[in-house]
Amino acid sequence: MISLEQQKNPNPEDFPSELEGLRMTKQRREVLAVILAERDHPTANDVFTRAQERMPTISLATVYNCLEALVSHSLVRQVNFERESSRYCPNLSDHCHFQDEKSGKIHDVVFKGGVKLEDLLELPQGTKISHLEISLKGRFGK
Amino acid sequence: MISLEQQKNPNPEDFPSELEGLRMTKQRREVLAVILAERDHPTANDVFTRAQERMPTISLATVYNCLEALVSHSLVRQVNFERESSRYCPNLSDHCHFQDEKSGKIHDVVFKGGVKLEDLLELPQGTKISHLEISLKGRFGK
DNA sequence: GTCGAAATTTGGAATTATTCTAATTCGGAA
DNA sequence: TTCCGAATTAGAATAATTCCAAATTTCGAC
Ligand SMILES: [Mn+2]
Ligand SMILES: [Mn+2]
Ligand SMILES: [Zn+2]
Ligand SMILES: [Zn+2]
Repeated sequence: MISLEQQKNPNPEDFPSELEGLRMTKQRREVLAVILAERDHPTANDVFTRAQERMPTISLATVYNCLEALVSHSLVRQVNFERESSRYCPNLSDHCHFQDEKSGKIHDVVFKGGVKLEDLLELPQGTKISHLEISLKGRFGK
Repeated sequence: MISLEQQKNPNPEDFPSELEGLRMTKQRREVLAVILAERDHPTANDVFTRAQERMPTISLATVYNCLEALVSHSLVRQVNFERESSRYCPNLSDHCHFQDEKSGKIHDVVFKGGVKLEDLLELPQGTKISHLEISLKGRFGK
């Protein structure tokens, strides 16, 4: 796994020309920079709006294309809550998501040291897990 | 939590006239019976098709209405995998879902005794979880 | 640098699961 | 039986996402 530092204003031009085997085009750089700039799990449309500020000609279809490329090359994670629109997360470390029902905001939740989820589940011998998603909703304690 | 026996051909007319505070109409009985009849996590459209066999006049809108009523009264669980259409599950006990990538079929996965997910997560003190969904994808071991 | 091929981007149309609307029907209480 | 609120219905609307075909960009070979 690679590590892209998260900074307030990542400069898209600082990304190498290829990441995880994915050619970094101008648009992909911009989309990635937008996602790295904040940890707020934006939707595709949020990303589109923010990308337009620096690249007014980018299209929504391209944002979807870029997101799918970045996700499939493990540069960004896709996050789903029930039937809401997908959100995108720059945190590549092992974590899951909590949505505060009051604000709607999504927060990263990390696992306590050393525990593997697979240890908790009665899975048939030899099962290979390729994808795992844990989503929580609730309220922060007062 | 109530316990509705799962049988090959549940008879909708055997359900009481009210369950968990929800008035059981003819259509709600039929939708519930369809879901109880198999443990295969049907989509709304699957439920619609099956319900039509015994009730040819039922509409898809009604199936959606019934599903939402049953889910909100905790008689049925709604199950989501990424952006796929929602599926419905009659198993009200604590479990999560595994989708076999080969067949697309969804299987219930139970938690090993005594472990609480919250024990694994670094959640802020006092957080109240109102909803939790764990979805796995992968292959069964050969 | 030029050329052609392949990849990417783009605007707009298409898709599709789900929700909404407004009219009709139903069902239980009085 | 009548009445009234709830439920059902058909069909239209919605909206996130995907698809399409044309235009543009990038890349490697020369
Ligand atoms: Mn995924
Ligand atoms: Mn739910
Ligand atoms: Zn995250
Ligand atoms: Zn289930």
